[in-house]
Amino acid sequence: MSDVAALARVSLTTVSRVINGVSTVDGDLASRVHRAVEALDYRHNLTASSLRRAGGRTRTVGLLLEDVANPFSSALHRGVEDVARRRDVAVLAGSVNEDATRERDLALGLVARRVDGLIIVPCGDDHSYLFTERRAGVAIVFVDRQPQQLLADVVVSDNAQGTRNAIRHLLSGGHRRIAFLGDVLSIQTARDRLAGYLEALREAGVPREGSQIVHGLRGIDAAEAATQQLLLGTQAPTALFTAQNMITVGAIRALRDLGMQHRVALVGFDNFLLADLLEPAVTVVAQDPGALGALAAEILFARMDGDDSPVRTHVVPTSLIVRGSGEIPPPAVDDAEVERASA
Amino acid sequence: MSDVAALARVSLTTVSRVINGVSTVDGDLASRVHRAVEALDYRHNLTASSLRRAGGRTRTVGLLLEDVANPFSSALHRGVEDVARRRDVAVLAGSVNEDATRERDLALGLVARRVDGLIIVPCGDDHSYLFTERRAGVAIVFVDRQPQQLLADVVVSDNAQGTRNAIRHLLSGGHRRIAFLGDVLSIQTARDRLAGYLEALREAGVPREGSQIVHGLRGIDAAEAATQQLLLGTQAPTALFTAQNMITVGAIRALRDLGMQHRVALVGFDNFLLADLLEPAVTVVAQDPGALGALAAEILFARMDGDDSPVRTHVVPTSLIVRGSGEIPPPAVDDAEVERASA
DNA sequence: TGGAGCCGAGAAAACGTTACCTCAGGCTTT
DNA sequence: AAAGCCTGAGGTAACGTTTTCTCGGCTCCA
Repeated sequence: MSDVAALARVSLTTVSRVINGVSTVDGDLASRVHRAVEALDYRHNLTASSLRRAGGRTRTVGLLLEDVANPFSSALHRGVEDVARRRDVAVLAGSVNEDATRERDLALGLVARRVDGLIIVPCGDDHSYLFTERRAGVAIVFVDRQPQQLLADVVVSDNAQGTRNAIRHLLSGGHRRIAFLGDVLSIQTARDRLAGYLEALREAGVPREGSQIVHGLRGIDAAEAATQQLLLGTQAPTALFTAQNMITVGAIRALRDLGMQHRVALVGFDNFLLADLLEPAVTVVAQDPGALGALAAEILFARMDGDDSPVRTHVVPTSLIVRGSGEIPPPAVDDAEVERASA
Repeated sequence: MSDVAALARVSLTTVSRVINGVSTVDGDLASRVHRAVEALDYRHNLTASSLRRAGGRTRTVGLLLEDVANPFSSALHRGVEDVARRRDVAVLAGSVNEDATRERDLALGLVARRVDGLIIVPCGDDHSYLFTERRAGVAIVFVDRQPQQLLADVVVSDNAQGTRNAIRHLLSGGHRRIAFLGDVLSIQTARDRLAGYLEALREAGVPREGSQIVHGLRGIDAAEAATQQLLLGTQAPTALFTAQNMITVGAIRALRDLGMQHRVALVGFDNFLLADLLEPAVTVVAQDPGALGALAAEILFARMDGDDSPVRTHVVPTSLIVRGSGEIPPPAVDDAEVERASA
């Protein structure tokens, strides 16, 4: 920068002013500075700049995802990026991999790099370690799940409502034996989805049958096995609600293996690529991860700009995408049951 | 930091030494420093650190992808991240969106943040603007495509070989009329894949039939239309090779619409999620985007560590994943043709 | 016409850290 | 036993910016 100043025959201060677009600088001097910048291929050093600059802002935010490579996370990432780019803010992303220690290490690494804000898809059960950071002026927003031991803004999908809508959809299709297949209940979203399921059934006056609820499923294989068992049991369900992506895939496998994919209805939570190419195409409750990320970023920037209103939980609606698998009617015997019930 | 020094009753220098793990510091002093750090919730400031540190290293690298949300890019991202993490290096990622101007803006933004290295999936046709940066000591590695007007390390998939293997696979299944459906030939990888196709046919002595090659396809709809036209034409192909993901999807749609998905063979370039759940499951040439990213990162760090050997193009092999659609035999009439040809 | 006020520009300090230099004290070497 | 060396620690300058303060010169109004 001093080379630029020397070549343009102005002071360092003036160069800084020109680069930062301060308007009070003479047009002639400004153009001399610009020419010098070009001639010397000078590149502004934002790290030095942020060191001195008021508030020490780095124009960088951190983003902690479960895995940058998974579709939900990466769509969320893109949502954050788009909002950040409008403000010339860069995004440092990291994969937490459902490991609370790693979450903490990554978060502290980002803080050491002095990110202005932090967007976190949390996995641990104690986020009080971020208390210090927030007091130090780092804005923090959580996405998809609630933080623990820390009060902060959160952006979540409407898991309960989305599930309720899906179950209502199946109910209105005539189904009465609808199974729920879910993840471990230690995960907040899994609990919310189960709650939505139970509420929709209660609403419709369908008695709760314990055997139709399976939770604690981790991974495709577990889901496949559980689905098989359900379908082969007595009082087999006429419809399945799978509360998570991998579980949906497992259920589809099981239905295929049994040749029942056109006879048992299926609605899954969370959209996935090519769901429309399967036979039958899969009806899903779609989240909008891009919107989650964008909203989280908007809130983060608002906080950074000084918004000090009370922290809030923002709920993003889901939408039911009808594709076929969720519209399979229950077998005739069930229709009879329905008639009997309504008689 | 000076607060820490005061509380621990040591000098700033000693605090710095302790934090950077310099071994020549007395154990007693070190533990005093650690206690003070804990007591004050001190967080090391890496931006200030990198300003002074030899070489000005920021322990940050930049990554320019087509779109952080697309499966290929995000898997590549993860590969880079895993290698970077081992060195405590953070990754700043950005989506270029096939826009050369945006690529340049993002790259310069990363340079302004003084990233130590840059990994770029290029899209523009002139990367000479990076010449200055490289001379300034920024390591640069390109992935998936060659840079233009700039000599640099590149990591690419073996597009030609992968395609050749796929075509050989179809040939050995008895097919002789194999259509090629590809993207615009301005894209290097599209050209390479077409080259592999042509070579495999030449190798097998199959005469080239122009009408079986369609390129310039952008998007699912274009691919679907082109596939329909091919399949309904005279001399319809008995097998399809789709040279890109979206094209594969379009072709599947077309096959479905015509009810020919079990009669016409299909091999696609690039793996995709749930390809195994389709009917028939889709045989593909799988790239390994994670490996591409990891290798690019390894090369980048080697360069940052002073490796000054001549720049190279590194080729990562692909693998053929056999799932069913590529193993559909040609109809009997074609067998007759084959016999006639070999007689 | 003179002084107040304003505007544009420069000098210097400061941001938080590390590198370099210096120095005290104990140990080895001749 | 004295001189030199090594080890561990501290003081200070420097990294590349921005901010604050200062100052010269201009305009404007009485």
